[in-house]
Amino acid sequence: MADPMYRQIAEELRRQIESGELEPGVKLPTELQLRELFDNASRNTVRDAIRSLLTQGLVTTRPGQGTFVAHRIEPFQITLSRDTDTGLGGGEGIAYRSAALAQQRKPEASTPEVKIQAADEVPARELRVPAGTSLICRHQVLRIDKKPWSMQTSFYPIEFAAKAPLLIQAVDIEQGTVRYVAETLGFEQVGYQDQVSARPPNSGEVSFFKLPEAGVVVIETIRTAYERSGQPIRCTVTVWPADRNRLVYNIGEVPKEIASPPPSNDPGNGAG
Amino acid sequence: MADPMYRQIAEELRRQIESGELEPGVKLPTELQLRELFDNASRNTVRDAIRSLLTQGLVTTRPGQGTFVAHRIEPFQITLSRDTDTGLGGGEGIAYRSAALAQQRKPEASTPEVKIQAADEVPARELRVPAGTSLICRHQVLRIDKKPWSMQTSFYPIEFAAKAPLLIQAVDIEQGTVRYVAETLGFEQVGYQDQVSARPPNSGEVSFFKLPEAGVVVIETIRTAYERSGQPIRCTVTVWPADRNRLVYNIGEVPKEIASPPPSNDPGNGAG
DNA sequence: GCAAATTTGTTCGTATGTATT
DNA sequence: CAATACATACGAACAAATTTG
Repeated sequence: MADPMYRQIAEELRRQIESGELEPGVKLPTELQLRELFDNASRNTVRDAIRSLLTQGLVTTRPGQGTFVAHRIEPFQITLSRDTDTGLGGGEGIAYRSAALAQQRKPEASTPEVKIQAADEVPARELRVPAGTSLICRHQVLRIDKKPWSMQTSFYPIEFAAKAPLLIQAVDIEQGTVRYVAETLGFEQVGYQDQVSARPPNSGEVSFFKLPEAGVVVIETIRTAYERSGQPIRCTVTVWPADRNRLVYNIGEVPKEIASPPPSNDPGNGAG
Repeated sequence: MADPMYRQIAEELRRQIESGELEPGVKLPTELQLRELFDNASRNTVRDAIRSLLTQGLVTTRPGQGTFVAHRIEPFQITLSRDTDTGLGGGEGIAYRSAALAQQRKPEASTPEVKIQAADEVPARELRVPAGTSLICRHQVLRIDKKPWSMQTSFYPIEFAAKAPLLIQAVDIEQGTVRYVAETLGFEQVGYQDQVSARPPNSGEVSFFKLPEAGVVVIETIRTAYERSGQPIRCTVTVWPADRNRLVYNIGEVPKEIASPPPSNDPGNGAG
């Protein structure tokens, strides 16, 4: 008599899902059927159980259709340590495209949305300017196979605009901003620090990434890039839904076939 | 008139919390009081709203006491790229202790729990052995300031036991397993790959880390270490509750004062 | 194209249990 | 012990989305 009933129901269903008795994509019994299966529990009690599975990401519900065992998407593996070939930081410019192509996915980047903004807490701290300072802010959405995959916002000191005017224009910078900043301003990116955290998605992220309302979390990376003198030259905040992304860092000597993964033979097809 | 009522209530409360109108630790009105504040909604509707805030990690509830705006714990920042001083991988052995001490926290590691286990999918893939192969499995819990902070399990090929007998004993290995394996087996760790993902905690993790039931997610890192010939010599899976950990990777040249953060002047006091 | 049936989503009311003060 | 406050459980009704005939 330990657990409340809705938990017991959830436990039993979870067991069936994790044991493979209920395979991904399979439709669960309807709420009314589950009611009968579990000691004539109330429909609300059954729903409490299902909600618990929802927040664990084990099932998704579709109004008018039913409750389904969640698919696991084949995650896209993106290397964020420095690419030994391009010398660029992982995930930056070309590196992102080639990583996607290597896994036989079709990468796509939106035209950036550019604003001048008062510095929020994070970019202010990272770029070592007082909060509220105006910053160049370039926001971009990355898609793979037409599906939204990550969302990133880069912040630059406003002074950069004088010599690097493209930064404040809503255009794709062909050679990549890293190289562009180096060429126009002489700030060569010699290193960067990534801070990795994770959290539940906010409502904007839920709708943008079409997350199944609950159960999927996002990883947030804060990358601060430095030039030779030790001055920060860029701060990039990226949001990665955790169901479709896996971040990789290679440190020291790692076998080449591991460092750059071979094409997956199981093309991720997404859900439903 | 778009959103259902419980969402509107949640939105309003969320606004008040994020604007600072309701500060961390402050008690929200009781469910019955909220009922009156919001158009005499049903108590269940108010509870739906609160549950939504719960899963976003914005509030915690305590039976008999009330609903409180969640504290943000001062996250422990742990560098997982190679430590330039010790040469060890971040988070390993000494590196973990010194990182904790540098932030004026008291680190503590449980005596490891050691088993011989059939290889699960992850360690089998990473160590390139068939699933089901016996592996040495060392499980350890790390605490900071007496609170559970992370949980890690390392897997080694079973053959290592012959020359490195301490691996299969439930003892702390003084000099760290990385150095021990190098000295006894001649396998020097020349590099490693970290795979970072995030997910909702399972029920065991919820109870072990005393997570507030929802709203907190865990980061999972899979570290595979390689020796000079390219053979994998260890696979370590670590689970980090995201509310109290922030993972850091330094790539290339990063200013020293950034790479090893100075002691925080705001000692994290945890919740409650 | 429309109507009916099915299924999940929202909202209400009520009663009782359990933890804390 | 009593009061307070959240947790669980039940039943009922209607709404909204989807499929089916």
